[in-house]
Amino acid sequence: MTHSEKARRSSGKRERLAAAAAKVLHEQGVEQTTLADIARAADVPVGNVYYYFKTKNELVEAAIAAHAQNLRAVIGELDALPTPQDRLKALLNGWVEQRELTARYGCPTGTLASELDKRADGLDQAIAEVMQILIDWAAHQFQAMGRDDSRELALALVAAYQGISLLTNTLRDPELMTAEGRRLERWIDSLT
Amino acid sequence: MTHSEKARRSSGKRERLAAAAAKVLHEQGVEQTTLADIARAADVPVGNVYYYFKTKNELVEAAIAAHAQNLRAVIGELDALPTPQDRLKALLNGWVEQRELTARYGCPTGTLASELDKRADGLDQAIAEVMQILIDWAAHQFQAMGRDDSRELALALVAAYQGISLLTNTLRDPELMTAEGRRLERWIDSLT
DNA sequence: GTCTATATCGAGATAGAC
DNA sequence: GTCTATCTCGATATAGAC
Repeated sequence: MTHSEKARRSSGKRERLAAAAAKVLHEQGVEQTTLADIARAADVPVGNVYYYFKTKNELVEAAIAAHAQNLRAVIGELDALPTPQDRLKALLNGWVEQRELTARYGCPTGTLASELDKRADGLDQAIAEVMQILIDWAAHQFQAMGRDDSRELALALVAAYQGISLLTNTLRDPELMTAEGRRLERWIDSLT
Repeated sequence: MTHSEKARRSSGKRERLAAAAAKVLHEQGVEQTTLADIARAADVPVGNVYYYFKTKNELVEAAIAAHAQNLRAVIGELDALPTPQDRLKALLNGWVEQRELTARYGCPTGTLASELDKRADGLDQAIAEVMQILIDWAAHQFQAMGRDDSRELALALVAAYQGISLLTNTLRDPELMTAEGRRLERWIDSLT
């Protein structure tokens, strides 16, 4: 029996737990978050969590998978836009729109990556793959613009976002994201 | 009796603990690090730690202060260089030289900032001030170059560094730092 | 499949001998 | 000032009733 089959039979509690984990882990961080926190957010009794996830690590893994799926959905929408410049700028817009959340809790992927890197488990690899999805997509856009340094540009773009997310969060100023968004937009225009 | 007086009388154990804390917290993260870890690294018995620091938070605070002092020392050396361009490029060079450490553990200031932000204590403010030291210094250099958007440029520079540090760490590839360092150097040249 | 009660364990913190 | 032994508490995880 697969996970999704189990989930159908149990009124989606597994999905609720994974979604709640993604949200609460972003807000509180992995170490600060107890299973009780996640269970409460998902409206599931604490002890019951272990029926769906054998360990806390498995729950974190499910949260990472939820992030990955979310990222793929965002990217899928961007791909409907006509030019690579449009697509990259729409990505920037999305980041700027999230600025209040970022000022409070940082970038969901970035803060997770930073935390998981300090742990012995294999979860750092999983979050690295999520980050790579974004980098690869951005590189693809720069390539479509005819740049032969597309990978370096993609890394610079994602780094700029991760960095300004950290500063926005650390200094609690959402407008840092707005200003950097504008700057990156001009940068993209200058590349053509 | 002040702390430094106490320290003199106790063969510098307080300083040893603060320095060990700075190192171990960078390597393992705040939550993953036990007082026993820090005590061992400083070669001090565990129970004795509480004579010097009443709580774990106070030790973390001391570690942040050590980082701040270290940063000020680095900046002090850079200030000896003749032009703002030289000073900024020397800062970049220092970052690139640290790339192996960054690939393993991330930027000391950035990873601490990311972690402390998820905590209820007031330590997020302390690390924000350390970050601000660097931003202010960089803004000063851009201003000396005659730029009236010096603060925005400084934020972009520090963000680029924080971001590429995160990617270098997450993807475990020190050469990402090398490439971005070269790119930022060209960027600085283009601003004059 | 669902949930309660509880075992276990490790960390921060303290008491008090020296 | 220094260090050992120990208290306390909270979190993960499990046993087992329903």
